[in-house]
Amino acid sequence: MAIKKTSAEQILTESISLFKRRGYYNTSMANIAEACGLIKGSIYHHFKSKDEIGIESLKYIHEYFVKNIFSVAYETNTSPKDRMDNFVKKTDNYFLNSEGGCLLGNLALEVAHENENFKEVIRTYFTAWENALYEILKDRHYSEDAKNLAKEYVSLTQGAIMMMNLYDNKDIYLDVGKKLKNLV
Amino acid sequence: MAIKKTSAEQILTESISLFKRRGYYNTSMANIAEACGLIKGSIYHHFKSKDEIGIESLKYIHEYFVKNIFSVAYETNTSPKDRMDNFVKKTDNYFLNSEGGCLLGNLALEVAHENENFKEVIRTYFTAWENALYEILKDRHYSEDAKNLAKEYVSLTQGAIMMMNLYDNKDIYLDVGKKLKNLV
DNA sequence: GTCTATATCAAGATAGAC
DNA sequence: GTCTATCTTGATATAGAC
Repeated sequence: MAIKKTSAEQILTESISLFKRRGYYNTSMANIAEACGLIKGSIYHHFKSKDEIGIESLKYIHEYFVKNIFSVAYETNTSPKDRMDNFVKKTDNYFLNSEGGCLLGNLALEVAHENENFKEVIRTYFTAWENALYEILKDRHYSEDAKNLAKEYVSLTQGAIMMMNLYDNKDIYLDVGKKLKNLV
Repeated sequence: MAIKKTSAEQILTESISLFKRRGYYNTSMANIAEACGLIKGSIYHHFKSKDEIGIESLKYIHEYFVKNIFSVAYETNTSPKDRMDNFVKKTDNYFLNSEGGCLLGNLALEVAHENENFKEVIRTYFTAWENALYEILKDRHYSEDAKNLAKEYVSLTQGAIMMMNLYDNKDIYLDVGKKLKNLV
């Protein structure tokens, strides 16, 4: 039997799942290792510290959103309405199946306040989200209005994800998507 | 010199400040004790565990909001407009001076997912907030609409507090209050 | 690439003196 | 009510064998 090789990406996806469900500080290297079928010392072969795993986890999700979700906002040969429908559909698909909510939002509250590195990465993510929404909204709204709406809906989405998980009720979150679609 | 007595309430207010700025799991009993001018063992004279401090911190803030902020929604000899202005003014006053945002929102994301006791207390708080807003909105909106608006604005406020702290920009949060006032 | 073993430190919590 | 002292556990991280 060949020894199973664990990739850095596997470690990141397990870490992300744990960080979302248990929180960042409440997740130990041993927890991460166990989820990967390793013992904690082995993780240090792939990442030099827990903070590095945290930062790379945030970047990993950011890249996923840029590539798979935010990108649809810039498909300018498609109508704003279709782009918004697609954007909402993909966002829903992610968050309705994301046990523990939004990692970036969670760590914005848990870690960012005390850690400027985390804060910077999280800010970049939310700005990209806001810019994507603006790109869809700007054809149907004055530029200034579109910017404010984009900002507002990023906040609202994060708040709604919080409430969805707290009350175990997807409707709170789904209503945000409905309202977004009515804007174009 | 008499020995300084530390009250349970002092310990709670110091804990709340630390939990908001550093997070719950990242705040130790030693951190709390130091903020109170004690050593960690002494805290156990007042509270039997860290979790008890967490729960009591949440309840402490909940009671503050019920008594000082949510209450204005039920002053039915005042007009809805004046009640909303007052409600927003008091909420602003709290959160604009609350380093670290909203403890209940923070712990909703950090702890509640794994701890049903925390979840229950936090849910009660957000439901009370929602009910207060509903009480102001119901005179100017159909009952169902007022309920949905109340829910939506609780989510939006929490998201906006997150963004305010992340971007160090109060405008994101202040816009929520402005929009709330336009609803009555 | 993963393991065993270990170093170092800090966590939550308790006992008992003052 | 606070202290010193200590217990036990678990945290991050490293060294070196396989």
